[in-house]
Amino acid sequence: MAASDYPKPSVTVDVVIITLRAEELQVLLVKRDLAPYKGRWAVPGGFVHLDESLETAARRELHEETGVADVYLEQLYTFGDPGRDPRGRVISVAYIALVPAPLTVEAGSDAREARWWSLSKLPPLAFDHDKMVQLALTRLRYKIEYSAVGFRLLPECFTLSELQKAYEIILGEPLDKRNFRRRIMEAEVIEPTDDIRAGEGRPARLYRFRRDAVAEVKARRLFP
Amino acid sequence: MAASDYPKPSVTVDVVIITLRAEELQVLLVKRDLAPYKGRWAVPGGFVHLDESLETAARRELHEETGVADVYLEQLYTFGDPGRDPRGRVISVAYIALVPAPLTVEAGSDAREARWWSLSKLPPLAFDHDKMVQLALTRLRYKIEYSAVGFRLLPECFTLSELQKAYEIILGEPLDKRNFRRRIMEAEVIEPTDDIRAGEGRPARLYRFRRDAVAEVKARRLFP
DNA sequence: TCAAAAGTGTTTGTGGTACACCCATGG
DNA sequence: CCATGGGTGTACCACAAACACTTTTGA
Repeated sequence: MAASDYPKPSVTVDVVIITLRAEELQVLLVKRDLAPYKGRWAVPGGFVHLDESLETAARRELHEETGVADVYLEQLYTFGDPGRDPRGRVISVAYIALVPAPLTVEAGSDAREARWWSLSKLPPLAFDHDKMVQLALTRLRYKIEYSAVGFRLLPECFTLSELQKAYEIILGEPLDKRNFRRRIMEAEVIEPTDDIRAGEGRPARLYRFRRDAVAEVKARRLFP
Repeated sequence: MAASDYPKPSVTVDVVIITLRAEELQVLLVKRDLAPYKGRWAVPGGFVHLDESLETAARRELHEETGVADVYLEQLYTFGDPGRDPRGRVISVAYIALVPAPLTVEAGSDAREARWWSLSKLPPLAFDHDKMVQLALTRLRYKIEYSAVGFRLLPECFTLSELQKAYEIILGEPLDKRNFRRRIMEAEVIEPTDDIRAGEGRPARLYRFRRDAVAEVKARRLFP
């Protein structure tokens, strides 16, 4: 019953890379230039090297596609149904990555075509990647409510209005300005910077996320 | 870049089987009778067959160890650091299973020794299984607060006192009897049966979990 | 001086928490 | 009739939600 007695599946990592662009949530997809599903859009990913951890593999893929390094990355789910890949048994460990808003991707190291897609208007996807993207979205919506991952979709500095707007987009509902500001200040997860952003109308103070913030809240209990 | 160009890791599933026994949370461990870590206790698991899904493999392991079939099973996390198994690269997809309270295990199909261990008094574990068990416990505590998975640790019929006791054990804190009863009835997740359990003192009505119950509550928002 | 966005408190309602006594049965 | 666990209602407090006007700048 040693490991080598069994035929082995292949193992890949796929990274659902999500950002906030053009007032909506978008996901980065690549066009496959090889069979199977040649020409279809897919979540970027690749085989795990034998000497790297799963997270390292995910960061490598992420870096190859976007050039960014220090971003939020979390394991999402492992997909392993037989038959999900026509090449044979392939088990895929999916990750979710959140990258800051104004990221111009273009020019991954591959020649593959890559572009952002609105999460509400996705093309047909290769493999079981539609399930993967849906799960990532569910998890993000869920997690954003009780933790501070939302900040990982914003640039380092932002105004309170931009922050509120981001939350409205992610949650899909409008929020009250005064309640939002009060609560976010009470939560002590952001701190003011010395900078001001001018634009149309009155200039706004810029804030940044406090890295030391304890940004999790206990869930409301179903029955205490 | 075909799948076969890469050397492949082995893939296993491990199942953290949790139950409620002797007024505490316990986990089922097996004593390894082969190297590596021969003689150490470990989370039950095994290699994934090429023609079965990950969940099927997990249910197979679960059934081999406990004989039970229809229990709560959920994917927990995939552990894949190189070096976590001295035999070579082994990636393990961990599942968490909740089995109903009065389960007498004994006599798995293997000859391996298996027994329940209190989660607060674990022996040294093989591989990275200590991390695995800790993660399972964290997830259970967390999940129990906003969903109804707690019922999966109870037999089909139970009294309200038994249910409250179970919640107190899982959450690790005492609960108020009247508040608990009011809230659980309002949640409409259980229904009374026609049966009564007699014992010492006044007999208690038996309840059962409503399978149709929508038993998730929205998390309290960090900032709305 | 006007347009545009930033910023700022109070009131009201709901839900969470704390708390003590009577009831039904078996021995 | 007594011991044991089962079952029930109310009062207070804290936090969430609703709501409108003043301020600062650039054009």
